Amino acid sequence: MPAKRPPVPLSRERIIEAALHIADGQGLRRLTMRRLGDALQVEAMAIYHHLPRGKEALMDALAEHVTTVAVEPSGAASWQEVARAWARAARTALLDHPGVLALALTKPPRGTALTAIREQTQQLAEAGLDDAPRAVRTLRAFVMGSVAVEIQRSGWAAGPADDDEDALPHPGPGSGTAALAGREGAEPAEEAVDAFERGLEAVLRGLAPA
Amino acid sequence: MPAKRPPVPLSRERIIEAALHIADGQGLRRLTMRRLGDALQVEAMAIYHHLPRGKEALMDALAEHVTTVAVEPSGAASWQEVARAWARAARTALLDHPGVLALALTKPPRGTALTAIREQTQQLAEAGLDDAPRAVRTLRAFVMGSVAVEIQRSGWAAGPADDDEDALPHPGPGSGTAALAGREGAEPAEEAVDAFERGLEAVLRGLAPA
DNA sequence: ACCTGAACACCGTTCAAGT
DNA sequence: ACCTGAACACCGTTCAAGT
Repeated sequence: MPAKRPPVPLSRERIIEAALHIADGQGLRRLTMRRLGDALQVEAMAIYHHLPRGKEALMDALAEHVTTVAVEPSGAASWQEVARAWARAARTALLDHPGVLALALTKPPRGTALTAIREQTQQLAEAGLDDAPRAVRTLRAFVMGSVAVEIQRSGWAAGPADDDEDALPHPGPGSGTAALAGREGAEPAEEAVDAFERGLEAVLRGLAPA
Repeated sequence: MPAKRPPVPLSRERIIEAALHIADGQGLRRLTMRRLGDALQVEAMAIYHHLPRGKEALMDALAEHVTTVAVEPSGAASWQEVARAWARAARTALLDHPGVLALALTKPPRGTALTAIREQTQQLAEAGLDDAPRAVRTLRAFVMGSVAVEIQRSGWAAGPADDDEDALPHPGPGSGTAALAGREGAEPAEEAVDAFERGLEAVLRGLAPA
């Protein structure tokens, strides 16, 4: 059998991963430094060595994580195609982690998330779009709003929201657009994709220069 | 001088009002049962008598409050006018309370908020719109996303988000669309209204049957 | 009916100490 | 350099008790 020490060194990445697991599985309110320590087989205080500002830094890191997306440049694309690619990537990233959506929609972009936004802006400008910064703001608003109603309708935060709940088990860690509940089996989640794609085309038309 | 007792009976409404004041002024994380009690000149435990499920009920009530809007029927309006009125009212209500935006974007609508959504749906249907439920979802997504980027850009949650911060004073209780900061005095908040109105028109065009 | 006081289990964070 | 243990101030919530 393997040696018991060292159990794995503990790193910013492992901390964030474990934190997302807890938040998605039990709600943001149950994400506790002590619980996070337990999940990482470590005392809670060890986390402060990797995230000096403590829980505040952790929350920032979580928001940054689910809000950082990358799309390869692909030089010959229209600005519409570029915009579609970014919007879809952003939606998927947010949908994957419903537990930290409240942070993602609320905290201003920082670090890698800000870099990603700049990259998106540049790609749109290079694809010939006039006011790329405005387009990015509009696209971000569209994606955030769409995901907000999707998560709300999924019943994910029925009890807890960015809070917590009492005992009911959460749907569990999100895996993409999977595992929606639906009031009476009514909404197959394909409807959500359709609504998103249709809305996206409307936004793109609204963004067109003419 | 007036008698010292009773200081004012304490009610659900007064509790919610005080809670909004704290959340908007210092961030959601600083909204504490004990602090809320202090603000109401009462022991924290007294709150449980008016909100039996405690903090969970308080959070639900706050989300419900900032998410409940009313628009008078005005029978002879086009569905576009009806949609505009609802969208503007919803935006203003959310913008007034940045401290609880995370709850509003995250918790599924309940109680009066749900009633308001049904009322909106009915008004749109009566104004001749075909798939009113879908339109309401699209409009809600648009409003939520727009407000999310507006609040993010205002720098309201620079430190705290739905969390808290350390010592920096918040911009203070929001008063409508007032008191945005702007990176270098760049964005006069009029730009935000313009973007909202333009986006709204694009959404309305996208919603049109043809 | 409405509020209080004391108590309990649990937080985030510090700091000195271990290795 | 990395982690631990004990400690401190502060949480949410309970319950019996006051009025």
